[in-house]
Amino acid sequence: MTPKTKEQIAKIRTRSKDKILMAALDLFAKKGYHNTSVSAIARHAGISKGLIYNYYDSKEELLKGVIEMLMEDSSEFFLATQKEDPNEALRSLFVLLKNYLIEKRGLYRLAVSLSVQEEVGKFEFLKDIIEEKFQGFLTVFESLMTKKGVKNAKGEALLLGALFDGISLQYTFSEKYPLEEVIDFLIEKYCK
Amino acid sequence: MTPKTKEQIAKIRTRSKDKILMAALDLFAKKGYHNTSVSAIARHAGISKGLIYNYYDSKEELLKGVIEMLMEDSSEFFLATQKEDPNEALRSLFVLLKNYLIEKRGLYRLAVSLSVQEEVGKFEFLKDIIEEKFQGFLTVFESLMTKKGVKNAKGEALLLGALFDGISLQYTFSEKYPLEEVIDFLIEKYCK
Amino acid sequence: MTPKTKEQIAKIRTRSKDKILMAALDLFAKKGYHNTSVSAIARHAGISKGLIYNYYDSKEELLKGVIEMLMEDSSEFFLATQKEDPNEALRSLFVLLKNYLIEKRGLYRLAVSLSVQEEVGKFEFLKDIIEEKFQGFLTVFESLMTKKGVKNAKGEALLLGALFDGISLQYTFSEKYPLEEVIDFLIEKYCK
Amino acid sequence: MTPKTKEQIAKIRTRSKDKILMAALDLFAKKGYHNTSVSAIARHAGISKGLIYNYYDSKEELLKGVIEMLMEDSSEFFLATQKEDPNEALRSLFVLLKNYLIEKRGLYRLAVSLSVQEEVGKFEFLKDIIEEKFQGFLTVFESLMTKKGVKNAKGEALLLGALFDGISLQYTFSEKYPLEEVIDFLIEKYCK
DNA sequence: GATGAATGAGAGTTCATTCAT
DNA sequence: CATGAATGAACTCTCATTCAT
Repeated sequence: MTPKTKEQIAKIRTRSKDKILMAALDLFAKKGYHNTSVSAIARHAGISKGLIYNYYDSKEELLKGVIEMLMEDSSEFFLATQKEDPNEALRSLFVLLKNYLIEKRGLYRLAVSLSVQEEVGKFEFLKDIIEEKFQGFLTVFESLMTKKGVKNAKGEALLLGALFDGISLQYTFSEKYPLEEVIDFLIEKYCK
Repeated sequence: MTPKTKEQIAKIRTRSKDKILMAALDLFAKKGYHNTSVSAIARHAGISKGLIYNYYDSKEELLKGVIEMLMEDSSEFFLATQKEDPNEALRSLFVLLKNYLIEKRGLYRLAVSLSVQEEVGKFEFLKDIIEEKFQGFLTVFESLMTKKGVKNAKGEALLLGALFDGISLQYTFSEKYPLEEVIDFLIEKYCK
Repeated sequence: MTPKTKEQIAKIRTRSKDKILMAALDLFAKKGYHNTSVSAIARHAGISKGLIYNYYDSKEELLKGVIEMLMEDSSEFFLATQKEDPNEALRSLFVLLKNYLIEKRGLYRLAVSLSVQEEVGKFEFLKDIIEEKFQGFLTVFESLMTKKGVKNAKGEALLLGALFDGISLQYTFSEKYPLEEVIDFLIEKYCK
Repeated sequence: MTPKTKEQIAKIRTRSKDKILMAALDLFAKKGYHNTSVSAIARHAGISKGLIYNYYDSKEELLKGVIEMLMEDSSEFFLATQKEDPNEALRSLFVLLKNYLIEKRGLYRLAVSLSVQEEVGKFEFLKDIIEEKFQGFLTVFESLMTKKGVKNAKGEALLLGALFDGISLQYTFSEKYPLEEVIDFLIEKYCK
């Protein structure tokens, strides 16, 4: 009866949006974008279908929301790169990658499956985000390699970038992938 | 007067199947499996929707057909691995990878986008095929590394496997990826 | 402002379901199950095709719904059988049959056309329902015949069962069938 | 090479038509008209789809052909009715009915399922044929009953007609139907 | 006479989206 | 803010029918 204050409304909005985003992320990651219906998301979030359209204009906009949420908290990675010793920094990065893959299985899958689509413009924004992240990593890798005094720092950085993606892809693809073994070998090879 | 001979029929069937497979491959690779409708494939192939079902029982069977077609001609790769000198063999593999990626852009995209789906059982057959190929490469890599006399041949083989996939993924994803540069660096690093 | 109350929703759902069921019954009875498309039912009901699938998972489930609706109100028949005097009970049954056939023309047609299909398992549930009803009638007939003191009560009951079906089938089949005459003769013959 | 004579052609035509009719009858009776595809009939007959359309303009015309074939040989029944003694004639009819049902299971099913459809005009011809047969039986029944000297011969004839159909329907519907028992009881009741 | 590749209308079904409440 | 009944376009798939050979 009593009209809600602006703050109350804002809080409600935030909470609802969060519920929707978490449900969508969960299902997108597990079953893929195309195999997840808006109804399923609503059910999973415990809200109505209509409410989703109060916050997102379309299923695609909702996907954008999910992606943006995901991209926000990669701070750990960049913290790791701040270490003095390049060997230590690399070791941290390798371990972070391993933990990320183990904990957030499905997210990498989602990112790949989306970014791999070519539909004109549809996920262009995602490509831009990923491109940017990738360039960031490349810069970090290169400076670490320079610190380590290797000959072709740029080349080694590119290889490291490819390694990160390759390992992620193969681990995502097959549960039998020897992730621990590979990471250990990487540390052995790169961090001393 | 007389009905068509068996050879005539066989030729017609082969030609139609090819038309369908090429159209399907094209669209699957460009837009993904889910974003490609059977109608679109028919239109692209210049035939009727119904004809596709004369040759494939379902859209999924058609996909299998496409995959099988793709898997047929990977003989080059294994020829390359037969060279005496492991450095030469590796150089050939790197160059073949480069050419494959440049010439068959889209195919790798398709393979990734399909294998990354989680839909239970639906693309399981593809996973099996890829797993097998991957193990094949791994074996080859390991024996090459052993020939080269490196310490941890298995570990290096795993890294090479990841590198192949990582490079393929990144090149597939971004046209700006410095493929030539990376391959040159790989040759420099691994083949001497 | 406020979403609809549960009662409002329930009422809407009931009304829609009824519309669908009535339309489906109408068309199934007139044209048969196979000759009635879901689109036609929607058109007949004045709603969209999609709505039907909000209430029934498939055309077959809709058919089940129709059957269940039909089976609900056969109470009259069993009331009639409770009369003391077997002659009176039989007379009531004959009259009820006549009225049922006249009023619900098409329903019997539907039941027959469905139960006569052989598609394995598809309409099995219907066979079970009918079998049960039939056994019920048979039991009643036999006890009435026993009360009347006829020699072979079981045999007479079977004949009565066949008569009911035969009359129904012939009346359903041909508008010229002398239903009144037959029922009168039955009463004359069996109820005194 | 040598052109076939008219007789040869006629013979070929007859043989092909027969193959088609038998295959169609078989499948229609087993699976129903709607669940039998023209392709399936061709396969069952060991000929091509196209050939069917050389002889019948449509699937419906083929159905008509099947029906006509079926209606041709009911001579047995009318032979039976020629017997002097009405009791003997009836007994023969009852036994013929039993044998017909046992041997040609599926045909009655087909007849019922078709005649029960209401689609305007589609199977009208079938209704006419059946109507005619039915009137024929009725006439026979009535004359037999008159010979037996029952009071209301017309009424008894109608009942017998209904009994025939009712028994046929119930036997067709359920394998558990006690056909032997019912026929025996009929003979007991009507033929002495 | 005989074949079967090819067609295309129409079937059942799904689902993103709208909107009255 | 929140609901879910309702829509309809688009999907995969079937099949009677045609026609070049």
